Amino acid sequence: MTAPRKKPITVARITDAALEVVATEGYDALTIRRVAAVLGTGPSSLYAHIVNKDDIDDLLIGRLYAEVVLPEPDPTAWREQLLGVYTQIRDLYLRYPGVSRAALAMVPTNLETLRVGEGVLAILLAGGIEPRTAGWARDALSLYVSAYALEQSLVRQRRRHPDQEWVLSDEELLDRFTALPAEKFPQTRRHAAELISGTGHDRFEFTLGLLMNNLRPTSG
Amino acid sequence: MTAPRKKPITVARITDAALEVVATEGYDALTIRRVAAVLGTGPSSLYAHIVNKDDIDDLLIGRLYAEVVLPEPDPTAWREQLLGVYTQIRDLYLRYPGVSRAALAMVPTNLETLRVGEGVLAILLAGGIEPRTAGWARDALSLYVSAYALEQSLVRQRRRHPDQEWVLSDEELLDRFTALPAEKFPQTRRHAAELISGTGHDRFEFTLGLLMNNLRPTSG
DNA sequence: CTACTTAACGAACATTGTTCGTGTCAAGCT
DNA sequence: AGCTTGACACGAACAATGTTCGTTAAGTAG
Repeated sequence: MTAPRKKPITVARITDAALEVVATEGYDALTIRRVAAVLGTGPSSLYAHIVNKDDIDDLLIGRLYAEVVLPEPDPTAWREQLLGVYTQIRDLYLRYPGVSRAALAMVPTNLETLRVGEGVLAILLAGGIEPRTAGWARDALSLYVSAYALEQSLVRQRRRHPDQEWVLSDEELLDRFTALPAEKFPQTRRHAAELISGTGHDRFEFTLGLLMNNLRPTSG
Repeated sequence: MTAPRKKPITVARITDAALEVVATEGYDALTIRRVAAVLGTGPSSLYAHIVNKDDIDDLLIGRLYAEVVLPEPDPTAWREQLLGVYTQIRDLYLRYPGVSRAALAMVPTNLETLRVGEGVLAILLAGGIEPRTAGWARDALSLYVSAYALEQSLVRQRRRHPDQEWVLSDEELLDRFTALPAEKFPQTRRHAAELISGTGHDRFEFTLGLLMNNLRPTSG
């Protein structure tokens, strides 16, 4: 039997382990010790390959964004293409609950995020959007997607902890809204049903539409 | 001299102390011990008044949102009114760097946030927006403002730590963009100047405009 | 003045990121 | 082959965090 020689620790294996931890236990459970345990070693062993815990954030985001496939810009379908790209990013975030927090804190210096950013920019420019508008819109879209995914992750994480008394199912939330004092919260009470509506990612697509439908190609 | 009798610890004083810490040292420096030190006591003394550290988040956000003044809804100026309200929230967030993180994690159960939410909803409905659209748009706007403030706080916090090698002033960022390989990042290189443009809150108002200009009163 | 309830506290515990000195194994040199 | 060397891995330890527990101080009703 070829001796079960320990595989050397590499940056790639650290990234794998970290992703596994985040996928199964969420971003909050991502600790140096937890990652080291997955690799079958102690916490200090990682510091030969990473400089910080923040470094792991960089690795995670890099890996995630590396999976985003960018379409060839089509001037006639730029809105659909953008929706597709950001839906990919959203689903990546949701597959690893809470990572979007790392993305929010990230300086846009990571090479893979730059790659995706370039792709998005190319789509917008191909659609005839003015450069400055394209850049600002891109940042707004990215920011919203990260925040949306973060909020969704938090909500789903709460659902998983049933010991908390505030699971707040939709019915409970509706009850709470309609139980508000009528003189201070008339609108919230009256439209409680509409306020909690929007299962799935309806809200996501609604907001992306809001952001994109105002972008108009420069005449010419 | 009336003896320097220690004032009793109350929830209000804890909130004051926490706000002071966040205002002067940022949200990351908000620890139980730090708050207790401001109150001149030990960490355990707080647990008679709060249940968690998360409780402090609730208190902070409640205090902040209590300061938001809501206008009487004016059907002819609903966009300006919304911009005003969210600018207030943005500036509150920025005055206490990083608190928006607490807002992002908050369940919308806090009474003061509900009050502001009702106010925003009233403005939208007065503007003739359909209830479901109004609710979704409100959530999108709130989410974006929190994320924007969080990002801004992070950027400004980095500027304050000059020991880090990546202060990344605008010029450095531009240099870094134009130094990218031309074949992989043509658009980023070409429009680097536009991408880093937008001093102040131009981007903030741009995005709020993007979100609001697509909201149209229902005919009738 | 005494007894009782409530609030405040100091010490301690578990868990986090991070560092330091030591071991250990494999390749390279003579 | 035997020795050296150097990078990598590791265990123990440290400071800081949130939280709990038993004890003490204070203030009030009788």
